Amino acid sequence: MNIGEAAKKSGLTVKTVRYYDEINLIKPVKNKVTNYRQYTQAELAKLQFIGKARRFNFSIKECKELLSLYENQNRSSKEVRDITLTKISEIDNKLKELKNLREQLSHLVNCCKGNERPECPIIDELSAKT
Amino acid sequence: MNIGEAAKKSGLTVKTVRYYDEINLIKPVKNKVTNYRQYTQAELAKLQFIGKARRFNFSIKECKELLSLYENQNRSSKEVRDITLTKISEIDNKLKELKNLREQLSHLVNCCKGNERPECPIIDELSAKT
DNA sequence: GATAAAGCCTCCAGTAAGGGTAAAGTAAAG
DNA sequence: CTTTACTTTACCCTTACTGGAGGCTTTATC
Repeated sequence: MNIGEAAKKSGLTVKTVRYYDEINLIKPVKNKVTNYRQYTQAELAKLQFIGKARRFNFSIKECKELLSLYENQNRSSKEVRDITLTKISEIDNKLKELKNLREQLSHLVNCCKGNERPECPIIDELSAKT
Repeated sequence: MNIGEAAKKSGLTVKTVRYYDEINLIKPVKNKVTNYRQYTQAELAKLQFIGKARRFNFSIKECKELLSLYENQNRSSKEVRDITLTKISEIDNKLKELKNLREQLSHLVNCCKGNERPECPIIDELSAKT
């Protein structure tokens, strides 16, 4: 299939798929006459795989690792598990900080409601030593 | 305080703090003699605030909006409230997304026991059609 | 068969949000 | 007084794309 169809079916943009070719992540053969990229079903599967991994915040480099594991059935899956566990703990940290920020903004809403006064206690609080 | 201390206390790098000056996000005064950046407690507080927001993918542009909440003394309460409430709902969406991501990864890692099996459910799931 | 629109190509530029390193000025400690 | 730590500007490098220009190819319409 052409790049447009491959992009559509993998949920990526044409630009992105072309970029993955450029960086040697997924290189399709090219029609000698038209110079169009021709994607096989296997390549589409990999694009989908990468797409999903990217949405999971795996970097391109990590995607390459995952992809090589995906392609080589003889390798242990422990590496994949380790990468994933690391990602999960990163996510936990992000969750904590996100909740923290939400609280700060909530507080801001509460202290700023109602009147026209420019004073907002949150400034003093943020300025204070935490 | 100097940039090093401000960076340390805000959990940012010196480079990043300098970059925030460069893009007019947080501009400290500079010592006329040494040309060193001098950060106040209030500026440190803003750096910490931005650090938090940046860590879960609020863009610099969004950070500017957040900062303006408590920087602009002439804002009306209602305006502040509306912007803040919007941000909070965005945060809630991000929380949901992150929790969802965590669950997916967690589920996958639980299926993959970390043994030496070549078959890896994480990879199978990643490559599955969505 | 002409034409127009859509899809594809390459090349060049640019984005966010910094990171790396150099060369040089400044400050604090021994 | 020298060494070490910190700071400055300046410049290029990075990741993972995104957009545009200009030019073929394919398909749909008249």
